[in-house]
Amino acid sequence: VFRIGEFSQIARVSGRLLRYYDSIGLLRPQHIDQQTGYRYYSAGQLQQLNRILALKDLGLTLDQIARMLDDKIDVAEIRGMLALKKAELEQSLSEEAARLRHIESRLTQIEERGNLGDYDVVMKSAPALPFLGIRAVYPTFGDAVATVRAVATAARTQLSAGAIANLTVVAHCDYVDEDLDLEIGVTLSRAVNRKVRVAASDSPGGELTLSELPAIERLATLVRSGPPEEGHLAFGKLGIWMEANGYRIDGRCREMFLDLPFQIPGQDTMTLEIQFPVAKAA
Amino acid sequence: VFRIGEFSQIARVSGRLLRYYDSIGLLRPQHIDQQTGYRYYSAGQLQQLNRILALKDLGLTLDQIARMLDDKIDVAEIRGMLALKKAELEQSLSEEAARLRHIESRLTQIEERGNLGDYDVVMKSAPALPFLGIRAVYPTFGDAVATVRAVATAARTQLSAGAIANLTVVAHCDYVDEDLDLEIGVTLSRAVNRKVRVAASDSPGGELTLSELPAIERLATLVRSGPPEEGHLAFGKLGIWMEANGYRIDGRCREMFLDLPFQIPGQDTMTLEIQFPVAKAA
DNA sequence: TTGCTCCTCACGTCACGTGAGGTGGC
DNA sequence: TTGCTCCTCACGTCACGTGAGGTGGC
Repeated sequence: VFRIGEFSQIARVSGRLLRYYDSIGLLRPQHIDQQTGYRYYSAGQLQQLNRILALKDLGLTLDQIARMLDDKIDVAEIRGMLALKKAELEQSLSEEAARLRHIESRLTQIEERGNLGDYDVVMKSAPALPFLGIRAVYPTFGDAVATVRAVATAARTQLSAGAIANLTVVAHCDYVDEDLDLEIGVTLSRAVNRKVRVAASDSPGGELTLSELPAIERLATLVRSGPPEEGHLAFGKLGIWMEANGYRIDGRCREMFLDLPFQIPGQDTMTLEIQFPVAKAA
Repeated sequence: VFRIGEFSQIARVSGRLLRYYDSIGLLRPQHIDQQTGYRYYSAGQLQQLNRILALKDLGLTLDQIARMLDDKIDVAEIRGMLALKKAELEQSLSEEAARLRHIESRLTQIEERGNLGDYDVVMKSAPALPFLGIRAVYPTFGDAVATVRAVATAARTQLSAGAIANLTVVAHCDYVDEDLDLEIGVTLSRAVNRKVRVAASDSPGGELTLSELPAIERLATLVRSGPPEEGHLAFGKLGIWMEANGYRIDGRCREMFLDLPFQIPGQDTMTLEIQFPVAKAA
């Protein structure tokens, strides 16, 4: 029979750990002196402790271990807990591997460019949102920008400020230079019944119609600010990131303007979030 | 410019997180209303937040992130921090993989035997200890047991109780049935100068000599209790464990008796810890 | 006035490590 | 008597989540 100091030396654990396990009822000493409060452990308890340590080493919590050491537990439940833990481990292993790839791509980026870069790609999910927009094919990039400007103006003048969430452009085509098939409109914080008309001299005008922007689970996003024509830089960055981190594009790109653009005449700098639905590459 | 609620929706993070980052100075809102305490964030701050989230995703702590976002940091230090984190990740990846192997071997064990088993193997390290012992070749297993008994008696009668730590047997041969080359003695909690003599009729007697049991970094250990002749069961268990978990034997085995054995005549049950120095298998 | 959003505490988490301050045993 | 070992609080950890209780703005 050992005092806590000897026992902790034999077992190579701290006395604090033994007192803690006592306090939570995980490993009670064989005997406690009522006078002094001294804890006494038997040689056989080293086996109990070793079982605890072995299970802890598998990554189980002390609660789970206590459950597994309970006399009334049956084997099927033990097997179930281990199988669950195994699944968690496999999950976390693949996440760690992804993290490692991310960090490696950051490191090569630093080697090549000498800094952390201008933009950061972040994975998010997006909920479904009511969307008031208009879809059309725009001959040139400039035509599309003109309509963005017109929609921004229409939304600002014809909708109450509280109703608008964000000006958003949804691509229905790949990234091309002409004949762009786009949906341009605003997401709403709440549904509205007002009809909103867009007037524009040199681009398709008409009426915005209400639909829904679908929810998306896995979105690679990136925020950029600058003039409209610098968009391709950010797209390039996103492409590099996806390749380095094992994703592929899996849906239509969206651009969400965080500032309502073109509010100050002559200044066309804007901040927007580019969103790409992605899936794991094969 | 956004209130915390809108900003948190755009960024897909909780308001609490934003308040927390404000409180630790990691991401201060662009403006705080002195009257109401309301926090206001700019569109550009989404980029700062995204950088933070991207770095957090790499597994860096918020302290490290704050350091990396500091203006006064140079690129070499950033690279150093990432390289360090990369090394940590690789380390933890291999540990998780080991955990996964462990848990798989547990699961197959449950399939085969229907329970968690009798013994648990635990990895430890051992410090160097003063050792008072005698080395000899014993024709049979029984001869060795007789000397263990004699050494136990000699230690109990000729040494003060406080000086003895554990009765220990060190193997200098593989696990064989005859001509066992063993060192039998006691580890000491403090050095002693007394000469200790072993008297035994049917086994090598003589004088115990003082030496040092070397420290060992990686020890696979297992505690068993039972009669001496059941040792091979535990050895078999250890062998299976090592194979399943990717270790090989890397040194001489030791057995440490936790109870001084043979104290009660006729009862030869004992609790001992088997210790195998191991290394990762190739 | 009624919701809605925002605010500031403050506790809880998980498995102990690390003192602080005090007492029994040789 | 002097060390040594043991004891019981109690705070700190890390990055927030989750109420509690109260206030500004439309």
